[in-house]
Amino acid sequence: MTPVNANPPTAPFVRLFGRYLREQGLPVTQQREAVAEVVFASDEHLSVDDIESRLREEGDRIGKATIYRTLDLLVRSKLVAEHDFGEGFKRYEHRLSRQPEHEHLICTECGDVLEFRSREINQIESRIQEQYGFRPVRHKLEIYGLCRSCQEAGVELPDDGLTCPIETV
Amino acid sequence: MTPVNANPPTAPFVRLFGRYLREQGLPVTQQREAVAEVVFASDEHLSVDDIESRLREEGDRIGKATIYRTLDLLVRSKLVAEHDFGEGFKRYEHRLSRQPEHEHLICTECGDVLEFRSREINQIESRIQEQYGFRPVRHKLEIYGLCRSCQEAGVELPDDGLTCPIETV
DNA sequence: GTCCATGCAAACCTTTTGCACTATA
DNA sequence: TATAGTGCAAAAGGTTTGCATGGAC
Repeated sequence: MTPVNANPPTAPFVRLFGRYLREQGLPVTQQREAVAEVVFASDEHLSVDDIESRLREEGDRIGKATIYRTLDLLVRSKLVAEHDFGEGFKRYEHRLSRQPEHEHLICTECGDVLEFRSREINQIESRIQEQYGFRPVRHKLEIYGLCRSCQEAGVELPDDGLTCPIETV
Repeated sequence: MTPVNANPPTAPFVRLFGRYLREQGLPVTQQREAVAEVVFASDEHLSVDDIESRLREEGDRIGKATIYRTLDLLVRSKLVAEHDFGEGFKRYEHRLSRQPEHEHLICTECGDVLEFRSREINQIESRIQEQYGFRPVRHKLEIYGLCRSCQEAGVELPDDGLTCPIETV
């Protein structure tokens, strides 16, 4: 018998979140565990609506306010990362059991998100430190464009900019 | 006599925007020119409120709706770039008479924004193309951290994450 | 028993939209 | 004069907050 969820078990991650809560002197509640469970069970970049509906599917009816408040704790704990891909709302992804450091490729056509690693970023950050005296803490590298399937589907991008933006006279 | 505004003249840029409007069959209005003037006159990353108050300072009383609608046109024309530094609102910067391609360093303490160029980005984009078949169109590279002055002022960053996030048992 | 979380609804904030009026071309 | 823009106020949409109730410890 294969378990329903073939992904790595999420219980250890939820427990880790529980430890964080205890460290902070905060109660470990059913709702907090349920939200964490959903986030840790997915390898996607979930919106708050995604999370809410997945909770419903499992019979949990948790208010949006609680979801937002729990996500805030998850982000603070550093177990979850928050992203804004310019859609007008945020998305959340857990940072465990995968490459913890990665950048994103976002297809502007279908919204699909791919992840990739970039060692060049570290070089850039060191250079920034030396050259500008700026101390990097975190970064955001997102490349927007067309994924392979959308290109194969023949999608083309319109360019409605100025015909010749260089000429300034 | 030094002119009041020692920056490069903005008139040619405003004229360029006028050309774009004409190309699109759209009227060139006083309000559109006034908004463009403010954006082209600044080398900062302006919020809509910044733009509105600078317009007021010059005696122009232009509705927010018009400012938003004009910024939309400026962005479409590619004369202006829109940014979201995670503050809850957008910022705008013109793309003329400076290095047109640059990335941003954002100080999380004082909000100051520095610009830098990165040639590494091009390598990353080519690799992405070859490796994933993803066609890059635009990218966003932002490094958040502490600028030199905030470091010198002794600002330290709290880390309220889990004490040992690696251990998952 | 104390303190904090939850849930609902209202508030918030930026951005968008509807509509009567005005300006451009 | 036809067509599109402007300004105001209302609406929209995601997120946050106030407050009475309920749960964790």
